[in-house]
Amino acid sequence: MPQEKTKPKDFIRAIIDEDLRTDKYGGRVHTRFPPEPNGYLHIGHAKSICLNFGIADEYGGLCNLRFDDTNPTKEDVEYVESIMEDVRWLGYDWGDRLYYASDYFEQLYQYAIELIKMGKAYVCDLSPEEIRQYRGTLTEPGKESPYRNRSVEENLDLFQRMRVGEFPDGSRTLRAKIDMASPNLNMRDPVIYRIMRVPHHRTGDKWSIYPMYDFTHCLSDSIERITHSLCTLEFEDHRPLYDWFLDQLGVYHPRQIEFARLNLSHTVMSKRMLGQLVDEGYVRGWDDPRMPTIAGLRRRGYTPEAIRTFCDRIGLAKRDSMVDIALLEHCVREDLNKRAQRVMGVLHPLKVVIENYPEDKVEELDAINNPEDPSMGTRKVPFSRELYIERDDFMENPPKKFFRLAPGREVRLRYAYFITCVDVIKDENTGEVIELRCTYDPATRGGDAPDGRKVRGTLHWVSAAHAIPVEVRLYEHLFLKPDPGDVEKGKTFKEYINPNSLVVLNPCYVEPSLANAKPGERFQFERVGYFCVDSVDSKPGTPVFNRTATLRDTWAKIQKREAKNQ
RNA sequence: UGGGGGAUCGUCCAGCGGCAGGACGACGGGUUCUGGCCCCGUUAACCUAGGUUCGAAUCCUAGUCCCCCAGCCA
Repeated sequence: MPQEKTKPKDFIRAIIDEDLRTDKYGGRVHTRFPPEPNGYLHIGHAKSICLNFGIADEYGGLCNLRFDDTNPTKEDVEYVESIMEDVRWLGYDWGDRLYYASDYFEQLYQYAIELIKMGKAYVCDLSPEEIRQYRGTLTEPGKESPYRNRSVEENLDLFQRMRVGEFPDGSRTLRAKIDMASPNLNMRDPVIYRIMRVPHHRTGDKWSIYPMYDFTHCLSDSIERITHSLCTLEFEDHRPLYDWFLDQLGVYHPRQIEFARLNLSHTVMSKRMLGQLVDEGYVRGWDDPRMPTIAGLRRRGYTPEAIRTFCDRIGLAKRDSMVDIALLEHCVREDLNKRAQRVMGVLHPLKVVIENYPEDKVEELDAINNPEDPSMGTRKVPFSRELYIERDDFMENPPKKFFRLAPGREVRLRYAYFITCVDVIKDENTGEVIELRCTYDPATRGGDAPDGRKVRGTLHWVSAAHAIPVEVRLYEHLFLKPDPGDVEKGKTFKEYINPNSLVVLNPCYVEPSLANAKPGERFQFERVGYFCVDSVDSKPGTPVFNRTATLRDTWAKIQKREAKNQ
């Protein structure tokens, strides 16, 4: 067996290896992905999904999907649906282990009663404002609540009455009795139940109280016999509390491990900011192809494989970092290069008339569908006297390094003929080039010259009479600033939005084979980029294309450099 | 001025007392019917100061800087 270069293990997998070696959990590995159904999943969640489900796969373990639905005022079934769709689309399967924290409400309630009976929890009548004041500050200890030493009987009675809705929202809480002087604010008698007399999307109006995250999460993990509970860095301070509840109750105790969340350059990841972009109309929805949401990336044309590869390559650590979005783009190009069918499409059309080509003649020329994958075969592309080429594939006064079409110059039309530009037609008033007159060499049919002569440039083209007019949407980074979350004084992150993040081109001309392209289908427009048929706005026969990514463009780089040297 | 974390090429991740390595990016070249892909090469880093050691990114000490925490959000 060839010695594969094995990727070094990240610190979490190292911990799991160690736990396996010491038989800490009986050889089991069981993770969970625990989203709150209050928004759409984004690429940052994908990191967590790939981590949790990926580890389960690698270790022959299991990964649960669990909705952390303890706050009915913010949650909705709409999000439950989209989250399940996105996880599935990414290629992961939770089998029959779809859980909701709300499934455990009764058991959680019993655990709370147990805590009360142990004298480890009490009903507190302090108002939210008072609780804040009693909590103290980062540098000063808090004060004990005057309700801290109620009798077990009174606590039991009050808690039961909280449950059935006898008291108004916010009037009382159930708190853990820990240590108001703890340097860790999370340990200063944290609230574990609050009164919220609102219906829950799953339990209806059964409950008037809902448990808090810290209480719910550790016990849900415990109930599900999770071995390794992976979460982001900001929960590091909560780990003592996670452990405290489990220790007090003497139940099965998973291990919480924290890792750094993903930050991606040129975009934002917070639900708050993403929601603002949607609500205030900066983008057209959670699935706008400019959004870093899974739904947006999917609509943009990203593949699950590309996203998974990306999540694998960004690595895993505890330091805060900002991954360059160029890596994401690299991953999608790499994947699409292998699988996307090549087609020809002209984004900025310039008409070309082949003067020596017969008016009524049409030839069907052979084109290769994917040079990276011969099994994808070939197709026919119609060629005729009048064509469209890309406007910037022609320059009247070309610089030295430009080797595309220019007056008197010969280039190849991909899979077709060598043509030579013999005349340039301009608009009388504006001077704009509106048409090129060219001649072709019949001997170069298919794109090779029998006399062995070479041309520097090969251009893509579309037969004017056969072209399908389509709308193409070009996308760029949503933000111009690499870190839009780093807002300068007096500004908002929205001021960094790239005004060219969406450019709509219409009409563009694509080869006729694209007339029946299906929503979600991906193509490489040769020499231009990768495009995906929009799944929302396309109509049968008139596809709308989203640009997933450009091709690497060496020529653009040269131009940029020359411009700078001027 | 409390507590919890973290500092390695421009970016991300390795390295666990023995030549600081990979990926992305950038730059240069080769190849080419996509200025794509692919291939080759170059660039470029251990937060600082001491100490231990034959030898320190790694161990010790003292600093510096960055992130998180004062929701009845998760």
